[in-house]
Amino acid sequence: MSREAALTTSIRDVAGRAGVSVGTVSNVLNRPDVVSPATRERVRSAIAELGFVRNESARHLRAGRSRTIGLLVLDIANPFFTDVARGVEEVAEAAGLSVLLFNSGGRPDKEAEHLEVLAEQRVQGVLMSPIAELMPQVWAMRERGVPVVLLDRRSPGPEQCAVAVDDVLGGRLAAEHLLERGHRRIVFLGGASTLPQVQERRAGAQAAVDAVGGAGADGGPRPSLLALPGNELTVAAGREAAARIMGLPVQRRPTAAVCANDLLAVGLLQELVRHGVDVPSSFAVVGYDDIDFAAAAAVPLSSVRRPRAELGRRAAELLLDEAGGGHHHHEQPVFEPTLVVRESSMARRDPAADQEEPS
Amino acid sequence: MSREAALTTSIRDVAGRAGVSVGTVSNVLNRPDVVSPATRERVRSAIAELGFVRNESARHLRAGRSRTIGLLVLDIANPFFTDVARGVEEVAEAAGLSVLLFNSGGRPDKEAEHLEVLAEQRVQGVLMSPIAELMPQVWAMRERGVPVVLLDRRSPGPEQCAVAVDDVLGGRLAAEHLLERGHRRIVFLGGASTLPQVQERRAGAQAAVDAVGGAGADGGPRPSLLALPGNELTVAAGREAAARIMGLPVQRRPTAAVCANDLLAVGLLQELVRHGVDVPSSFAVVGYDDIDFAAAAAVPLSSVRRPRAELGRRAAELLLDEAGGGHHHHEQPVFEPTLVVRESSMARRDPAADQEEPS
DNA sequence: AGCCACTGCTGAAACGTTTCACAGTGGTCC
DNA sequence: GGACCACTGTGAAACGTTTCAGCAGTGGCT
Repeated sequence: MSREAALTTSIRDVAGRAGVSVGTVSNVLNRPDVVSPATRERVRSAIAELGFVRNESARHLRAGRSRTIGLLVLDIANPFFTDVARGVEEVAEAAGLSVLLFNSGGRPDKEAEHLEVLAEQRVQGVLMSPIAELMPQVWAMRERGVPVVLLDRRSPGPEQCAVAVDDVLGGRLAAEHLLERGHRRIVFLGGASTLPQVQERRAGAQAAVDAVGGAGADGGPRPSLLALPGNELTVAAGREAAARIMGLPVQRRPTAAVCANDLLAVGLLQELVRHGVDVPSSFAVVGYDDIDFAAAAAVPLSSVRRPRAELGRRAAELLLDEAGGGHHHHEQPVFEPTLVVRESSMARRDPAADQEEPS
Repeated sequence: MSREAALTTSIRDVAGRAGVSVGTVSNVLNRPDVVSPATRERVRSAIAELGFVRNESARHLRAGRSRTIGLLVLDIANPFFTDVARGVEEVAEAAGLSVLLFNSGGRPDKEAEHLEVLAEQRVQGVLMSPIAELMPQVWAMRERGVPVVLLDRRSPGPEQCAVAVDDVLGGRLAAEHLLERGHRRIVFLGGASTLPQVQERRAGAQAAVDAVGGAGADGGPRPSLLALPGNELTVAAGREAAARIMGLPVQRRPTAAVCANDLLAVGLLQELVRHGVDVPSSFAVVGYDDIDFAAAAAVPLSSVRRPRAELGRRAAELLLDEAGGGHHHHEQPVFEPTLVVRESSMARRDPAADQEEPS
C-alpha cells in the first residue's frame, strides 16, 4: 500500500496501474458484472495495492445526492435521545445511509447553524426535534426541497411528517395516578420550558387535576397543580427544584411532583432523599420518558414510558419514504405513552390530611 | 425564493441573476473584501432571492480537504461518551469544523464500517475509542494519511497521539478505598471485557489487594479479588451481576464491588437494593467514570471520576494540531482519576467478621 | 461476403466549486 | 504623456467521480 497518500489516490491512478480506463474502474466499483472477470481482478488488485478509497464528495457531486441523512436532537446528554438515535440508525443503516448526528442543546443558534451545515452537505433529509416554535430555518429547508420530519413533536399541519407521542395523555396519566393515590397538591416541574412537548404534558396534568373538581369524593380538598420557575430539563435543575419545594411552608408544600422528564425527576429524587424526605410516603415523584436510569434512581422512579427506539425508527422510515421521491403521503403518527409505576409513587395518601389552610 | 429547487441552484445561477461571473460570486462568498460594495450587494441579493446554498461536496472536492472530523465512540448510550463528545464539539466548533459522530456499540464490524465511511468522507482526522486491540483498519487509516487520535486508550507506542486516563491508578484507588473500609472479599465487575481500559482497572484493583499481603494489620484475612463472568458494561449487566452475587454462599460472597463503569454499578445497586441488601452496610459499591447519574443512583454512588469533557477537548486539540500540517509532535497525555466517595461505600466493616471458611 | 448482436472497454462530458492568470479601467507619479 | 499602480472583474482549468455514446473485436447466421 502506498504510504501517506492513499487518500489522494484517484480512480485514475488505479486505472493506470491496472492498464484500463477510468470508466472501467468505475464499472468494477459500481457494476462489476459488466466487466470481464480477468479485468475485474486486475482492477481489484490495483485498488488493494494502492489502498484506493472512493472519494464520497466526488461521487456525491456527480450523483447529485448524498448518502446521508441528518439527525438533529435537542439534548444528546438525555438518554431518551440516544435511544431514539439508535432507532434512526437502525433504519438508516438498512438503507445504506449514514447518519449525521448533531446536538442543538436547546440553543436556537446552534439549531440554525446545524441545519445550515446539513443543507450544505445536501443530506437527503433531516430528522429533528425542534426547539420552540417551528423556525423559519425549518421552512427554508422544506422550501429548498429537503424533507424534514419532526421528531417528538406534533406537526402544526398536514404539510409535513411528524412523529410524536401524545404528551397530553402522558401528562394526564401521570397526574391521574397521583390523584388516585390521594395527592391533592401536585407540582409540575419544568413547566416554564417553552417546549411544546412540555406544555402539552403540563396541560394534560392540569386537565386531570381540573377533572377532579370540587371537594373530591374522598373528602379531600380541591386539587391544584403548582408551577415552579425554571425551564431547564436537567438533573441539576431537578436538584434545584428540590430545594425550592422544601423551602415552601408546609401548608402549601406539594406532596407530589410530575416532572417534565426523567432527568428532572432523578435530580429531584436525589436531593429529596439526601435531605431525608421519604419517597414516596412523604413525597411522590413521577418522571417522563422512562429512560433506563429511571428504574435505577435513588428510589425506583415511576415514569411515563415512551417508545423511544420505535419513535426513531418510524421517523426514519417516513423520512426515507419522503426522500425516496415516489408519491409520498405525509403522516403524523402519534404514539401512546404508558405509565410505569414504581416505588417513587406507590404510597397512598389521605387527601383529608392535606386540607389547605384557609387563605 | 425559488420553490423546491434551491438546493439545485448553483453559483452559476446566482452569477446569471446578478450579472457577474461565477468567479465573482465565489469571491463574494469567500473573500468579500476584494469585491466592490455595489457588486457585493447585488450578488448577495441574488443569493437571497434564489435561496442559494453552497454545495459542500463541490467545495471539498475542489479544496481537497473537508471541514469535518470523525468521532467514533464505543457506546453512545453511556453518558461518559456524550460528555466526551461535548468536549470534542467545543474544540471542533471553535475551529469551524463539523463533527461526524458514530457509534461502534462495541462491535468490531461497525467500527470498521464507520472508519471506511469516514475515510470516504475524507475527514481531516478521526478520534476514536477503539474496541479491543488496535485494528488493522486503524493502521490503514494512518497509512492513508488520516490522523487518528486514540480516545480513552493508551497508545502502544509513540507513533500516534492518545488521550487516556490512568486506569491502573483508578482501579487501585477504588480497591484501596474498599480495603481501608475493611472489605476483604471484593468482586470486580466487568472484568471479562477485553477492553484494555477495563483490564487496567482490574489490574489496579488487583495490585491494591495484593499489596495488603497476609493477614492484615487489622487482623482480617488475606484479601481477595473475585471475578465474575460477563463482559458487557451496561445497566442490565449490572443487574444480572447482582443476582449472581446474591446466589453465592454467604461464606464466599463478596462484601463489596469495584465496577468497570458506572452503568454496571447503577444496575448492581438497583438490584441489590430491590432485594433488600443494605448498601453500604451489607455491601459496598464503587463505580467508574462518575457520570451525572452516579450521584443520583439508588444509593449515591462512590465513583472514580475522570475528566470527561477535558478528555474530549484535549483529544480534539491534538487531532487538529496533527491535521494542521505543521510539525506535529505526538503526545500521549494521561489524566489522573480521582475517587469521589459517596454513600454507597461509606460504612466500615470489621475484617475479622469476614474470616473465610478454612478451605 | 455481408450483416447483426453481443461483449468489453474507452474517452469525454458533466456535476459545482475555487483559484489563478489575466484584462480592463482609472488614478498617480515622474 | 508614458509608466506604473491599485482595484475589479473575467473565464477557464481543475478537483474525482459516474454515465453514456460509441468503438473494436468476435462469432453466428444468412
